[in-house]
Amino acid sequence: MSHAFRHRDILDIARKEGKVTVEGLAQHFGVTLQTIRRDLSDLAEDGRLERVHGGAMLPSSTSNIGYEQRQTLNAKAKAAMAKACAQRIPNNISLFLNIGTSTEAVARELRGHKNLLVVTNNMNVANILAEMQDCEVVVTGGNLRRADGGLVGKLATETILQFKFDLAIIGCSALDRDGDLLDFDIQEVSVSQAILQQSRKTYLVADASKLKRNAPARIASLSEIDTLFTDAALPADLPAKCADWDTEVVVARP
Amino acid sequence: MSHAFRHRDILDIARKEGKVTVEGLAQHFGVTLQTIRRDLSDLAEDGRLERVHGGAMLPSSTSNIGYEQRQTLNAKAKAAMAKACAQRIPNNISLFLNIGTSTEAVARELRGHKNLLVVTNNMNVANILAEMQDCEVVVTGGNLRRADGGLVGKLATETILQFKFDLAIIGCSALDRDGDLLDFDIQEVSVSQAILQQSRKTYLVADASKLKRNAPARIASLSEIDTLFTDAALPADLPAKCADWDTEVVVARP
DNA sequence: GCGATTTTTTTCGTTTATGTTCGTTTTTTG
DNA sequence: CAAAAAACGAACATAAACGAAAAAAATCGC
Repeated sequence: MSHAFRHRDILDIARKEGKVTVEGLAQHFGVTLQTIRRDLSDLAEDGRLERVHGGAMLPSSTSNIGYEQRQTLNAKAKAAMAKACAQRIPNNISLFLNIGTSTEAVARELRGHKNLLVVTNNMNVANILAEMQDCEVVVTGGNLRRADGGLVGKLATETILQFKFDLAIIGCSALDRDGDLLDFDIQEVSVSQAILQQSRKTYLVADASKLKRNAPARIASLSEIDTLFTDAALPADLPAKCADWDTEVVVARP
Repeated sequence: MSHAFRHRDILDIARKEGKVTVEGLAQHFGVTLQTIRRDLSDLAEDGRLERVHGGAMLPSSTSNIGYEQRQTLNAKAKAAMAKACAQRIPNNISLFLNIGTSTEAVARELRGHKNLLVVTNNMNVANILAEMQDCEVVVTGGNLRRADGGLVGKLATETILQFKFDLAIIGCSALDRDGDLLDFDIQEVSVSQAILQQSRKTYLVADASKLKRNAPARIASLSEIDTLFTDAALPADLPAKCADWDTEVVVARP
């Protein structure tokens, strides 16, 4: 196997986990430590990674807006959900991806899809998709929210209203026991609502931790969602409600 | 079986797996390694795959690589111009930064400025500014152009027309002897024109190499620019023309 | 079926990638 | 603060992959 394959995978892992270790990578690829060291040196030379003793990290400068920590939270669960979700996304459609680490995970799994038109209000998603071929990327305008790379505000909603999507993939800050999607940010709520309004079909990606959180603003109800992707069985009477609402639930265990 | 069939299947596999190996394909098709190598060379020549030692990958990074190389070209000259430009940018204003490595350099030099509202159609600029405090960042919508991270198209122009800027900082692909600003991309031209139209004051940042290039589309004339930042004295009668036009010329030597 | 053409296989010298070893540097630990 | 452990990089050896070119096989038109 060539170093080129590893380089790409190493960057993938680094982006997913925030960091990589020499030992871990050697084990993962089944090669010697020295080989990995060479790889990391190469990547560091190109400025794609920052070399540290024992491994490497994402370079502090570019395209990462300082929320890598949250990103590593539940990384495996998110990857599993994202994979399940990506499998249900056909080729040749237009889709929207909104803000959130879960939707970013989905973006990463879209490699290999063909002829997609992806609209997003998430700078990170745009950065990820920029590296994929065979995928037209449209970014909505908006005010940049540093915390998560989101584009929000009037500009974002207005842009969205100009489109009609085959599929929308959204995340949310929290999910309550009544099956309501909640968010921390009022601005983001109106963006999400605009998305739902303009989409023929909607997928929600939300790991189980979202059920333990709370947030002030209501986006919508699960009844308006076609499919929910999560990583553990839903509690209480939510499964029954979803069945009632005709909302499919896909549980992708990590 | 003819190579055409294999080519199609190879691309299919590559898209599905993200990569292919010479060994794996040889086994899969029951042919020799050499045959597969020839196939991969062909596909790579057409730009459909990126050849690597031991196999091939989807050509994800090709456009980025070109850009990263371009970015380091004249890095010192760009930094000098950018510094001079940033010094002339006051605090507490709204400004626009468009596509180009020169404007990215300016963005980097904006660290330390206070209370700016920066609008940009350049993903890289947005990424850079995201790390700066005390600076509201607005991103225009648009189709993402992988080559340079630019956001172009109708969405971009429309967004720009909703603003009025105190200052616009623009770059261009080329600058001809008549003092005309030129660009490779028609889409980008209308974006740049919209910017000029909506700005009270305009700075152009263009290193001397732009004078040696040529490009098909005309953005505007230097006469419409307030200040030109460059890294070497202008040739021929351009200085006289600029004086005539009341266009200030700032030469920042690296 | 025959010759021309294309495609694939075979062969071989060259290039590239990986593994190994070992002395040096950095980090951890007592 | 010093000893021990871990990580590092350079140098060399080995293995894998490479491309060019000749030979063999398949395909096509007649």
